[in-house]
Amino acid sequence: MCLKIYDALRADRFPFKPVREGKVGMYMCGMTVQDRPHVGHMRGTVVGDLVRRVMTYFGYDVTYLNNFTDVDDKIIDRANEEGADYRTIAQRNMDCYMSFVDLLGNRRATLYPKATEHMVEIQDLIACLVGKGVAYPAGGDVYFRVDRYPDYGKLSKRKIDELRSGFRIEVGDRKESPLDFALWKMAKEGEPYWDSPWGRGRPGWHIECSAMAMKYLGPSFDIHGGGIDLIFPHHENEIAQAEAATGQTFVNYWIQHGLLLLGGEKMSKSTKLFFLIEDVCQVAHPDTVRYYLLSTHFRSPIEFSEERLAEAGVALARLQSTAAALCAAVGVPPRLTAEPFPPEKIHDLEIRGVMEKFIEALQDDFNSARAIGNLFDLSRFLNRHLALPASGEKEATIKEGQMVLHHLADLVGLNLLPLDELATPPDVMRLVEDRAEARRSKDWAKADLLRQDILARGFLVEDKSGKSEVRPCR
RNA sequence: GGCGCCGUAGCCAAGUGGUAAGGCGACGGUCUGCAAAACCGUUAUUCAUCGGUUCAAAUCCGAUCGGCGCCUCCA
Repeated sequence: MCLKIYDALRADRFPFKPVREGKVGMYMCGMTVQDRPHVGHMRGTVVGDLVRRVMTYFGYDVTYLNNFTDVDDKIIDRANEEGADYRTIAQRNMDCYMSFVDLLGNRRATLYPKATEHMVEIQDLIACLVGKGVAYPAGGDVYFRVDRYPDYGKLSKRKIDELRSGFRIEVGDRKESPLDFALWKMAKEGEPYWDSPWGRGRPGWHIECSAMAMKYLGPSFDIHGGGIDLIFPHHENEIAQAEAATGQTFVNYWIQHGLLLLGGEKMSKSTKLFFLIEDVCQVAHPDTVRYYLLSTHFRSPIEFSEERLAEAGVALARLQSTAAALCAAVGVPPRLTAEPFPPEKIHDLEIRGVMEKFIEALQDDFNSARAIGNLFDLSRFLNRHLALPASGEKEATIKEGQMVLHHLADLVGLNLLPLDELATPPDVMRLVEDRAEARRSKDWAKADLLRQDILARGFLVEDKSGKSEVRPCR
């Protein structure tokens, strides 16, 4: 079986064929940094990371870009509200975003290009479009002439004529046609600006993505992602800008991810219906948030709720608990190597079966939900083995299973080893010791009271054969 | 109105032609001083509804009902 990806433009699944043998160029539309990231933004991040990890696993040399739009009307508005420089706002939010990229277990992208650092490329692209007559300056602005690009609407499945009927001509608009969109916007008094052949101004919203993607990935590259709400107009306009300039196919696979919903409605900044990722991470461990985001196929919408999040936490804990038991039995697993190993090398057929199914799921349009389901089968299999009487064979199977479990979890960026486990505080340790003493003297009432105390401090005592174990409860 | 997506168990969620993964919850059992964790078992004769195609449909086609997204703020 080969890697198949659903391409929104062709509206079907196709075997993946890279533009350049052995290499993958991918671009994920990041956020406009007028505010701190919410869960929806992080879904894009996690999806991008998933795709990148899977492509890397299959041996591709991946160049992965996740951009920041760091100058736009909303950022400027925000800066004015706060009486701060727009750069201060942008930087603050970018820093915040990056801290959650790390916290949620994402590998860093190859590059996080910013619009403000690519004014040359942006202006070159605009100049090219103006030169071809596909764009025109108008009173300090520059617009894309949609009528001159016949393929307009091919991604969002819209017809230019139908679009036109739905548009109103705004008063004072400098556009020739209401469908035309801005490539360059003239700076108003007090706004940040860059000098350009068309006067002082800043880029329109869509142009920076076309310019930056093409700068680093070439005129034609493999994968472009973003929220499904970006299909129109953002991605549609990106295609128009890029293809009108180069005459080449801009992107081969368009992968838009589903949105987070809140009470059945889109989580969005404009409606004030959203949860900041920093708030979510207050009520759920970042590992849980990642698990939650990966446990639904990336193209489906996800209803966000604390209940769902809590369920995800319990499910993940099941996997972590197996990982911990494995550690206790055969020690910490060997460090993961970058070199993937083929399932054929796995001796135990059941473990091998899990691995094959897991990988198959990821090959099938990055189906992390289906892949993760297999982890529970492996978990049950290993828990069962753990209870078996000691033998060389048992140990070998367990070690193999442990390696596979961590290997597969890592493939989707899930860490099952609580390496940063909180040290149990001294006061809790004292209670645990008191309780052990009470249990030795069979004072069960006292032991149960102490367990309550310990629980009240956020720790769970479990009596295993011989000794009691403490762990923080999540 | 146009375009696109979706409707699977109490809840969440895979499955896009070969006879319903997985998780949460619930119930029963094993283990335990009791718990917890773990393990074993039960929990959808059926996939919004109605028709059609097919040897075979949750999967394909049509209609209906319901939900969501986009139609220049959007991840």
